[in-house]
Amino acid sequence: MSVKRRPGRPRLTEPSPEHLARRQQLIDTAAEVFRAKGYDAGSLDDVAAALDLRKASLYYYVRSKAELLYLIFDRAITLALSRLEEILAVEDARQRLALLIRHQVLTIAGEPGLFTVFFDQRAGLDHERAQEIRAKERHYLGVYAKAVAQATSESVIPPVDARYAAQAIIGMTSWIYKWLDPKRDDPEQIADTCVRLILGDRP
Amino acid sequence: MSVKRRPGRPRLTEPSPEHLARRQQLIDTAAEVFRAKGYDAGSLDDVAAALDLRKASLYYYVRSKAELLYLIFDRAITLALSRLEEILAVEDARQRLALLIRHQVLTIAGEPGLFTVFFDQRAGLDHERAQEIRAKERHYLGVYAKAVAQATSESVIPPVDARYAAQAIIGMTSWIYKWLDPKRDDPEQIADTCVRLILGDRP
DNA sequence: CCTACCGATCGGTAGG
DNA sequence: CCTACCGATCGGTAGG
Repeated sequence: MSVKRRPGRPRLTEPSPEHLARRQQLIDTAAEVFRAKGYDAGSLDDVAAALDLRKASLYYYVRSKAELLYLIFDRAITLALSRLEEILAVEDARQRLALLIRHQVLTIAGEPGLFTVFFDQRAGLDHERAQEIRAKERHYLGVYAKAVAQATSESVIPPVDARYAAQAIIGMTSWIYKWLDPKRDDPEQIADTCVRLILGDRP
Repeated sequence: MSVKRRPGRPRLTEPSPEHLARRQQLIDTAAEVFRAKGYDAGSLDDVAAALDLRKASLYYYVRSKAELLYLIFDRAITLALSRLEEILAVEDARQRLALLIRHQVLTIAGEPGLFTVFFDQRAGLDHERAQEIRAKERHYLGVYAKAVAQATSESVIPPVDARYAAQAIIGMTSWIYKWLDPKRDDPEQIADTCVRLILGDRP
């Protein structure tokens, strides 16, 4: 089988799979450092030390500390958005809203450290990248607001402002990153609690 | 009327009312600086400049940057705790839970900037002071958990784990600091939405 | 991926 | 409440 050249001028340095894997490792490590110390107080020396590297070597994978933070944010919002499509295919308004609540709980509970950075370190993002993240968040909120509106129109939940209620539901579920103890708490039971609080304990 | 001396040795420098008022001004200004830039990136030069002072002058009111952060935290938690007593005097389980939800919404919505620092800058607190704040938060959570337990036992809300449900309610209401726009949003209506989501739209 | 280093910022203090 | 200043830390770069 002949290997076709890509059209156009080839990249000077096509990142190898190893390079990309190492880069992801860097992102995970940085997320943990920034979670524990915050973005400003968590230094690149800290990140490098956790990987048994020298600070200067990090620039082999990343252009700046700011880019590193952005990569963390991008990973978080991508994770949250990725499963939405299939949930939106569900027809029943009650079940769809229940699934959205579960989805948000399990997403946050699955990577509480990642979302701690996502939610608490936004001040470290430059304006341009913050705007990009905010746009994706608005889309996310819109999905929840639409599901709430459907649920109220079918009397599945009481009549409420759809945007406020969507924020309330996202708040109730996002908040988990502040108190979850993975050793003690069960994400499934937390999800059940949230679903019942909003939708009652009917089937 | 004779002015009685206080018993015991007098303080070397009794802080005057003016001093205390200025100090409060400093705390408010610092809260705004830390809200906008974060605790680490917000410098004492920033705070001083906002007050038209030199950085060194701040040490006339405060021992360290860390103490300044603590004073912000203390103000926030004191504010949240201060109105709890009267609410606990209410007998009816449904009404008590509704009042607790309203209280939390209006407290956060009343000073979203203050609570942004309180919730997002905890990494800046030293361990000792963080522990003190956490103890007061545990008490706060306990109050909500107890009200939830009462509400479930009287079938005012569905049967749920009291702790998880209390965290869910506190999350739903605290989250407001992340998205509230004081120009556009009405705290009373937000409170209504939260109360209806949890308690339905009965009287 | 490393050694060596620069420039800037920052919390805090001396001394008034 | 100010001027002047110190010591430490940190993001980033040169050059290999």
